[in-house]
Amino acid sequence: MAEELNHGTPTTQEPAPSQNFIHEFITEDIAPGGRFAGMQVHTRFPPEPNGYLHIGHCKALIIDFGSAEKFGGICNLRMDDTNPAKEDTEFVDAIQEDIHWLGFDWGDRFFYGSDYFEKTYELAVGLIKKGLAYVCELTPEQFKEYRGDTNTPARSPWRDRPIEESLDLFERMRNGEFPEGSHTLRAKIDLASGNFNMRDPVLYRIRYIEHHRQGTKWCIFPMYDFAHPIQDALEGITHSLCSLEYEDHRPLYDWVIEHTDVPSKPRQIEFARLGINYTVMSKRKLRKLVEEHYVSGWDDPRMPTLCGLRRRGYTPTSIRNFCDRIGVAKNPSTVEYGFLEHCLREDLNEHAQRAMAVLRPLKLTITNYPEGQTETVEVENNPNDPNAGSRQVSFSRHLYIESEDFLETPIPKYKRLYPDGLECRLKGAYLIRCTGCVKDEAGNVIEVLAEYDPESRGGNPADGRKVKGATIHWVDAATAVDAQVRLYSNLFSDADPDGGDKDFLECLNPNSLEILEGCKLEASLASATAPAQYQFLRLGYFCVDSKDSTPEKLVFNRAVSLKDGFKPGT
RNA sequence: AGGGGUGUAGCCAAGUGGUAAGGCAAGGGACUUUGACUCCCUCAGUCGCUGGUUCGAGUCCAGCCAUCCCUGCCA
Repeated sequence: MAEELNHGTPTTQEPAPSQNFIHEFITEDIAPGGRFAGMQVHTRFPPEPNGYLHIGHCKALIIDFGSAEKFGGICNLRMDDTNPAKEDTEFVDAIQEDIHWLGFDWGDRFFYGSDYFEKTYELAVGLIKKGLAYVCELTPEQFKEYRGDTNTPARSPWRDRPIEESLDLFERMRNGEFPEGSHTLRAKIDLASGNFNMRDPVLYRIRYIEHHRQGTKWCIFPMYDFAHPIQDALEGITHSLCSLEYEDHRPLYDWVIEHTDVPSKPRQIEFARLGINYTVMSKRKLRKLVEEHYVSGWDDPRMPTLCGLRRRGYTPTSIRNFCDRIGVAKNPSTVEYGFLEHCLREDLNEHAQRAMAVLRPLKLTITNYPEGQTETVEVENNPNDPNAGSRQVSFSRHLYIESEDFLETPIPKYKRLYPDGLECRLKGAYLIRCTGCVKDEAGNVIEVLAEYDPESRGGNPADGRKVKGATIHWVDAATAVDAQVRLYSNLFSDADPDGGDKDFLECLNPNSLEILEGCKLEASLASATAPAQYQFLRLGYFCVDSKDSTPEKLVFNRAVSLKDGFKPGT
């Protein structure tokens, strides 16, 4: 009924959903007359279980799951485990956990590429029977020699061996009659192709290594190029989305689909993988950082892994927003790390409870506040969220303030405490004016002295005068809780540690981790446990460290600082 | 060198022959009990370059330049 009344006007104000080039391809494919006309869109996310997922995988996740969802389709999760030398069950659970943490769900469609080994073998046999594959006895060294170059076609003396012979040899390969490296099964395609992937690529190799799921059942394993299209086809995948470096493999992907007896013809589409500056994304390099102890583990908060980002304090929402906004294209791009930080601040600003903490404590004594007296003041939990409520914070004569909030001689535009300077506000408490400081023998300031205006409880002067100084955070020394706080900066000091012929290890930032002991937190934080997240007023967003924090020894990580608009000027 | 891609602002990125969206960053201002947030303003006389087609070109054509990927029995 309501629709009738709305006749002629749009029923929704939503902007046209973003269409990336992949969505455009899919739209054409499922339209009447298209390659997959009338079919449900079906994608897959195929990680190799040989390491932890990183934020680049999140981009792929969003493309794979997101594209399916956009068109009312489904997405499978498939462990791409065709190389027993590299894979381990250890990673399978972690990968699933990370995907779920991000909020994606594959329903009951969880598969292993290795589950298709038998079928893949049959299809290989079928290829031999058609005269499209042969057993080659070139050793790896010879294989390299015979590969040719751009001007010289490759060669293989075994290329024209009889079908029956290849059939027999391939079966004996499977039966374990030959040593590693002695035989391979190769596709018979084009030894002169400019695309080397088509120069009779290896389909199967011999490996006497226990497979994490198949045990010792197999000693021959299909190569990615053979296994992947078959796995896609067997699962009924319509769109096999992958990164740009597989573009050269697409002719082979299509060749396998075309010449093996598989039930469907999936379409491979490639997109640019995610690059972020000041970090590396390759699994090989991340692994090296872990194994050689440049970081504390895969979940070191400086790592771009999902477990690292999670421990650092990144939220699923912030990571997904980031991946949504960077777009999908074929232009190899490197996104600025600051954009990721922006997405985190945006999410946490909305949701993180505020608290007061002092990272580098400096004693502040309110000289006209009675010794021994104490009171509580009310501070809001989140000024951006009226429903977040407020809390009581204790106040007394002895406080801690941030040491950078005091300067004996102020610099230009400095609005904080300095002797006989501007009147400042202690957040939620009173207005104070600095009267001086106390130094040790070495001349270091060890205590700041100030007088407060008893008529300004809550932070507002009774006479309505304008407060010229800043509002600063503080912690009551009488009730403060100690904590260790870890501050992070870029893991690499070079914006492009991956670029050129650089040794990425040489680009490591020696100061990427700063550990602060004896930080003073407001008392309400004493019982904080992971995964609690807070905005420490004026300092940034922090979370309780999920591994090292205990009630006896609190440990916080700074996920990201607040933007700092203070420019000292001249 | 051969094969495959990609060039729109500092970083991403729309744009599909009709006169350069948006976000981040940056700069300026307003507001502010976080130098945060929020809000407002500014930020590509031109789309890698050179020609051509066209009334009209970032979009089409040609040539050139730059840059990335491939030449594992890895994925």
